[in-house]
Amino acid sequence: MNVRAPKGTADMLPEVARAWEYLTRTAQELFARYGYEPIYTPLFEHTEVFTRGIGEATDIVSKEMYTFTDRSDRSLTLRPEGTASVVRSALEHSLVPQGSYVKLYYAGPMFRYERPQKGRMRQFWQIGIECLGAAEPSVDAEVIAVLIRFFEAVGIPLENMRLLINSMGDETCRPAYRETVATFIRDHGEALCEECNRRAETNPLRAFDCKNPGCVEVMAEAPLFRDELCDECADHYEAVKEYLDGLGITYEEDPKLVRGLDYYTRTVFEVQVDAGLGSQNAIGGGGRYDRLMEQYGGKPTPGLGFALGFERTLLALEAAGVEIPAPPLAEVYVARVDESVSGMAFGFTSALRETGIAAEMDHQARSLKAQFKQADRLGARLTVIVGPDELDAGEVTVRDMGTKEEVRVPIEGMAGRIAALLA
RNA sequence: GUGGGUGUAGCUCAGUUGGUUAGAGCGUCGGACUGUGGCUCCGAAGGUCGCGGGUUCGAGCCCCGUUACCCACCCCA
Repeated sequence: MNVRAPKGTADMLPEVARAWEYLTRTAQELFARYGYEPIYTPLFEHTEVFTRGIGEATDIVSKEMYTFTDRSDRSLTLRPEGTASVVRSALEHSLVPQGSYVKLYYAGPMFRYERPQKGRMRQFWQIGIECLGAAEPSVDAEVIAVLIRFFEAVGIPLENMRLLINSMGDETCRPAYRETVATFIRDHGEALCEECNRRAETNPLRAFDCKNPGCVEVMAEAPLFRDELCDECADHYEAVKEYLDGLGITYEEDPKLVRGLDYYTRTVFEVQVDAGLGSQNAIGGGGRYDRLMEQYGGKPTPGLGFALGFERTLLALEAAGVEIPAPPLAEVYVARVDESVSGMAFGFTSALRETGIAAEMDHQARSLKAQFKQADRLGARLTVIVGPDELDAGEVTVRDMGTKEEVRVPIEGMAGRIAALLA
């Protein structure tokens, strides 16, 4: 059998798994302070949830979905992102209170069928938040703040990050702007790549994303949405910026920031870093999606959120030289002198653990020397030596691995004494 | 889907113009006088040299195919 994990997937070995849990803990703590509650949705959904929400013409839907039919011929798809599922769930269970809003966060694996490379996997982890029901620009600023604060909290230096923001307009002003850009593309067709020419018909705004040097040059001359937003969208955008200024969060306006999902309206944003991600640069991003709930048949319900990538965040942390704290595997190691005391050693280890102390012992009857090496490797601060001599006196020897000092401790109340020594 | 690079012990890599028993460092295990660690020293285990063909007296080294991984394009977390 093939013992390799499937292409584009990776085992998270203990070192990485620890980092994973660290990111998760940090997020949970931070998100809770902003009033977000956890939600877990299925890893797969009816395919329609994504085709309708994310958009047929997007790369994600047109060529990256893991779609399959189950035994009853239902078309299901492994989720390529988190927002669509959360919004579907919020609609299904009426999570958005009338006249109010709900704040949710999620974490877990996402799936996209792509050629893997640095910072891009077929199964990758995201953690994200969604705020459903609130249309006010202060919420936009708050969501952006949570994203920035998270990266700060895990240890990415502020100066390594770049926050880009833009407005994608709404149903009032976007159609006209779309047409303006489509026309612009057709007018400059011969100077643009094949893909961009196709975009004039499918999704003109994405032409701003093209990295082809010729296209970049031409698109630099294209009319900017910033200048054609309707009054409401322009006001909203201005307000978001004011709130961000108030929070002291620095951002760069990028009129060409066009995110790859169709559901975005008004505010969109992305956090980028320059080092560690290979040719990728975004570690998190999101935006507002005021029409998404309606696309699923719900009442008009504004919403917005962000998603950030675990793998990419770790790459960025690595590039910044941040070490993720690793607790010792054992605070106390129980060494036994010979097999005659195995039973006692086993009992002591268990008693320590029940007292709340991380304790480890040797199960393989190895030499005392080997046991000390093990104690050292595990990072134990104390080693309890269990030998016939000690037991005869109703005691054990406790060695401080740092100072090498040894004291005899009565077996009676040993766990408590050791806990005191560790304190 | 397209292009480039790389596949030698658990990990990181050497392997000279093809030549006989394939090496190192790290890690693991054991030992350096009797119940004791981090340094040092000694030793051991561990390899279908990605796989399949071919050339050759002889291939880890050359050729062809194949596969896996990596990186890049596209796009995104």
